[in-house]
Amino acid sequence: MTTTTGRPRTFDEETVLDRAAVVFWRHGYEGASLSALTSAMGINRPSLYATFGSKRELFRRTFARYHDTKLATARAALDRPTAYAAIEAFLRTSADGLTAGDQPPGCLSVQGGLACSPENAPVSEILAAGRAATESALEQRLTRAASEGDLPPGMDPRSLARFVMALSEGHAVHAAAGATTEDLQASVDVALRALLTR
Amino acid sequence: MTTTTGRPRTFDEETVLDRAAVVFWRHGYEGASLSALTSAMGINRPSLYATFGSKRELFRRTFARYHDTKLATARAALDRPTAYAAIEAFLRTSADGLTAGDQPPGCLSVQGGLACSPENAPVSEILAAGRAATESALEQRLTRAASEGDLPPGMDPRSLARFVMALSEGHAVHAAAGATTEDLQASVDVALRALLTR
DNA sequence: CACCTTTTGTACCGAGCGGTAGGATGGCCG
DNA sequence: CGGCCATCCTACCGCTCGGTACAAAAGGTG
Repeated sequence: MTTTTGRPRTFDEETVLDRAAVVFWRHGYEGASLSALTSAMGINRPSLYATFGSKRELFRRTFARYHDTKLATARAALDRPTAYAAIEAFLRTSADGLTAGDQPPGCLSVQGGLACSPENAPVSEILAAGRAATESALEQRLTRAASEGDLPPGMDPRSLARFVMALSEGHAVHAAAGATTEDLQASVDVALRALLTR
Repeated sequence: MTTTTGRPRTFDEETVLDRAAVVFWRHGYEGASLSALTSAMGINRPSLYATFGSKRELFRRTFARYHDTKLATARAALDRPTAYAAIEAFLRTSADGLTAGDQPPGCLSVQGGLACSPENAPVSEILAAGRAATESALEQRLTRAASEGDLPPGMDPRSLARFVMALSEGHAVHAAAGATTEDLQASVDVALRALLTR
């Protein structure tokens, strides 16, 4: 894929994807115009199309990278030894990420486009699939915990995973509207009580 | 405001607002084109502009009506005698409303437009203000509960209100992606454990 | 240094957007 | 029944959208 002849590129693909992420993140898929994207990415339109093919494909690539990098720390939280520790780490690192000062507030998976015009429905589906993958990872971890006797009796791993994921998505909505880290962590405190019930 | 002379209107304002709500709800503010709106509302463009002034103002009116009618049952849940009953009713009726078959899945307050292009930022603010009002009503109810000794010791009413609201918003995100009532109610089951902790 | 290949920049395309002008329409009132 | 006047409808406005044609530019290769 990397050619040796011809005029060399003046930009790095992953760098411009990260810059595109900021625009999609802040304005959503439909709210992110090509002018805003190319301006933020520092490349011009034909370069964008030669490299990524279309706005939709650019978004797919952008979101894939976001999912693999920015969301990795939240997924890493699942490696904690107990279910409680895993959930706490998941919710706390998520809350921090949603309000990190060096990036837009909220989460690209949620802000990217919950609702789209009919012709952009695939965009919503891409995002929903990403969220579902995270929830599925949570569920797997909690199913293991259940088999290890590491969950309160009567607690369904699937429902618990959905609960944790839903709360995190709700925090994303709050963060987009200006909630602070402390606001979200206080909500996490309340949530964690659910796991202490015997 | 209601004139007696001239050709009478062939539509009812509230009826067409309800029809507009469906379009905004399903496609978001920016994804809802005027063609889709007028077609669903059963009126034509100049009638829309003569009545509502602009797309933005139409949305404001639509959302106000949605907030006053559809969200009223959730707010009514707060009248229950205990904090636990109020929260349970709030979350359960919300979950039902998010997945009611006779309307689009999810919640207009969330799907309407979390992220917009810069010139439509006011739309996001309208929605955020609506959600904040609901959270504030929750907080007031829970503050009363705290003063009545009706909350577990050490439970902060404000944090609890934020937790409940965030969970409900997360359920809206899930519903938009196709979650069923049962899916959401199972998540509510988990959440309610948080309130039983002593 | 001339060639080949790929990228870059400018300038443009048709389509759809939100919004509007102006004449045809049709119930009320004198 | 004739004039009034707000509403309805067709057709259109300027603008921005996502996407592209084409030629100038810039490295590697003989």
